[in-house]
Amino acid sequence: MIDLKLAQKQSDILARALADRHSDIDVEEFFALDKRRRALLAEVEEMKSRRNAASGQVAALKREGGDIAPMQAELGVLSERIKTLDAETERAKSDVEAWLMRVPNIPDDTAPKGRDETENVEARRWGELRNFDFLPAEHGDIGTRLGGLDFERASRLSGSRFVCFRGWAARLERALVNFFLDQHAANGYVEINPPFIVNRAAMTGTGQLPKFEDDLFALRGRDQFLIPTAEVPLTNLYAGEVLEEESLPYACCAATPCFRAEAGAAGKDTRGIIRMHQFTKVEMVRFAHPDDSFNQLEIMCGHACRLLELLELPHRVISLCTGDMGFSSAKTYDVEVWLPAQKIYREISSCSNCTDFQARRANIRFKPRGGKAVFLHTLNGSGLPTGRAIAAILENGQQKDGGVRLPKVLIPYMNGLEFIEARQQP
RNA sequence: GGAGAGGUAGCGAAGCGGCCGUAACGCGCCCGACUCGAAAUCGGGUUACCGGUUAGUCCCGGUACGUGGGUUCGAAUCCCACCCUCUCCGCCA
Repeated sequence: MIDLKLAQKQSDILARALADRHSDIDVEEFFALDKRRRALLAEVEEMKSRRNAASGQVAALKREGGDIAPMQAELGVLSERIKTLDAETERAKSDVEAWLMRVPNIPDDTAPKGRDETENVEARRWGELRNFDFLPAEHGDIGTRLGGLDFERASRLSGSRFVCFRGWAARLERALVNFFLDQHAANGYVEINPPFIVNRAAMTGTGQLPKFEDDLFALRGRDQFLIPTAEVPLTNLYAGEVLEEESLPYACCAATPCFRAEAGAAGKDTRGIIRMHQFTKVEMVRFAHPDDSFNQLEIMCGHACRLLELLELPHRVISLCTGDMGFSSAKTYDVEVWLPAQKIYREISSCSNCTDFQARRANIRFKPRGGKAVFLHTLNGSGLPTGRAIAAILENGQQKDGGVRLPKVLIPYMNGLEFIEARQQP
């Protein structure tokens, strides 16, 4: 949520931000709603002030044994009017609130301006693209042929967009999780194992709700949801709290399953394991001082890229333009890994600085030395999802004979296994 | 799932229809006195948010006792629902 005061007093900034995002939200609508709210508030507060004063007089009168009946009758009428007006004020207040909740975060000045993904800006590239002397296969085919990926049985079990990892592939996923977590631990992230089911307040805190309820799996009969990313439990872990300034920057990470309904993605990425209803991801979350958060974004994005370097996977970093950024983000880097079969760079990590947008919703603050508590800045980034990492490893490491060479850094995590042999049985 | 207890300032806790929410009392924290300095002691201070106003963190008003409703002229206090915590029982990895 953006700052109410910013909307009131610096509406030019807000209007420009909405224009940059190519949003159709109208700032004029806010002024009308907020004006009405303030007018009603002033009126009802004045009436309450009268009631409070009169109430004291009733108490005094009663103590002295006087007749309070006439005042009672008069105040009864006033109280009725207050009740009505109060309800109306409450509605006006939630109208303003609802408007603010629909507004996306203000993009940072360093985020490139643009309408959609075609206007994103490449920041840097890493790695040599391998020359294949054969036609590289798609990861879904490789994984299926080698017995590691079982789409058929998984869909029989659960439906489309589910996969079952088997044998070496299951082991590879576990290896990646451990490798990622070990790297993060070395970089100072606290490892967390959070709940995978969270309530509505948590989903609202990070911005999934109220706008994107269709994208979530909801539990029947309960106001709880399966997490679409560990960003939700990790960021909301400190909801409502005031942290010490010394504890910033704070960094934590978690490996969790992620559940996404993928509504509106019908027919998109139907081959392979790029877009599943359930996947495993290691997520990085950082809490930062407002003066330091964009620096922290560079650091965190660097951590994501470093993982790909260690996995010997060519990739590039894209700075998302204002029209393509997520709802809660002020600046986002997407890291894209090279998939040689389709000959495209494919998103494997998204690192965002959400500034105080989530902190305000989730009420996460820190106390500067001798000052009042203020909202801190939250950041999150994938580091990394195992499914897309496996896809990249299979496609980039595939051999002419149909086997796959694994990245060196994973060998200890694979119990010494260097190759997945073409004829290997899982 | 059943029974009981509870949720009030940073923490502990009192209040159980108006004289108590700028919230008793204790701890903590801040300032001061004493001291070479410190401890101990003594004195004073210490909630947040919203609206109006302003040069202003001053002032005026409002709101908040887990959350949401209700009763009442008036609710922390009475009633209802829900959430959470603790204890015991049941069940269970």
